[in-house]
Amino acid sequence: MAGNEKVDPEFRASSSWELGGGRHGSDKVSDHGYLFGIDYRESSILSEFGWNIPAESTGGFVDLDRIEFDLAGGGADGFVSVDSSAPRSDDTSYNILEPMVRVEKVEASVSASPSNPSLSSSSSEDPPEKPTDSGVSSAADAATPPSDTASKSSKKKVQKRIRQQRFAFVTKSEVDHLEDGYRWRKYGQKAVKNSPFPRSYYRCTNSKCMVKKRVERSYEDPSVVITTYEGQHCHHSVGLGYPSRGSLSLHLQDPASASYFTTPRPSTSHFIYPQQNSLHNITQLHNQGKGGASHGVQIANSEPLAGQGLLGDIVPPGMRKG
DNA sequence: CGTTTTTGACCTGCGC
DNA sequence: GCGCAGGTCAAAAACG
Repeated sequence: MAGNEKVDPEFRASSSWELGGGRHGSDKVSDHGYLFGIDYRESSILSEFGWNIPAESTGGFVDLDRIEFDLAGGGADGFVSVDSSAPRSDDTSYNILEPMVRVEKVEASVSASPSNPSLSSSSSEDPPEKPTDSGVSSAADAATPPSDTASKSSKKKVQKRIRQQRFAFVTKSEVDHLEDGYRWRKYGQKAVKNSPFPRSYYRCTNSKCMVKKRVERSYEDPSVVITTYEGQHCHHSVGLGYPSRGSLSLHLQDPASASYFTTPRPSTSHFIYPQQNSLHNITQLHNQGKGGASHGVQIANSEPLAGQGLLGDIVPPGMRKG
């Protein structure tokens, strides 16, 4: 497909995230959040978010060997350890630059489509009953008789897209699609405005699983890959050791010790926080997470971090237990 | 032959 | 309402 057309000088990384290399001033970030880069020195921000960075860890860098993500942000119910010393699959040449903490509010408005009530709560563990390949169209299909062209288009309308919680990783990698323990099927690719790199869309190959993933390369730093997950897996990861092009190594075999392997010494850390009112929302999110978190903001989940690794968000608690 | 990728078309939301 | 850009579908091709 041909590349992009006009180049808008104002970057909008995606419909949902902004890569904030320092520019906050987006008039409007569409739906959900920023992908925001910060310097390690901004520990206040990090600590706001619950990242505990040992003082000795910085020789100008955040030492990811030692970071503990206190995702409870004061409530301290759990953390995700980042362990770069652990072995990682090494079929690749990429380096994971920085772990991401995502934060995402769920747009639970299913509106016109009653097909998936379970989606209104991200803590749902029951997979959508009939997730076919065109998972988004079930009720609509039933309502509209199939008839060649008409059916084709009717399939796609009616229901509103349901946004689930999302989080993203920013990784320094030469491969775009990083292995994360799940199998993904690519279902689309689009040119991104103002970027020479296309964005790829993947869906979990598990037919019951509606998790999606977007992969794109930063136009600002082509060595960086932005991977955005959306939704929660309703199943365990496939066996690791999966053939893959890269390996993100989010290991969940032992959910209780989910860890995220990364390479040491990133120069910056990126994390995501919801748009709206700048940093204040970070704490809001914490509160959300604590308070029942029907929106799946599980960073403050009170259970002992079973699988609360970065994948913990996409694997419902009920599924984490082997 | 089943699965995955490619890719053009189509849909949707949003700004103007 | 129109145009743009992001997101998804689905047929065909490629792959194992």
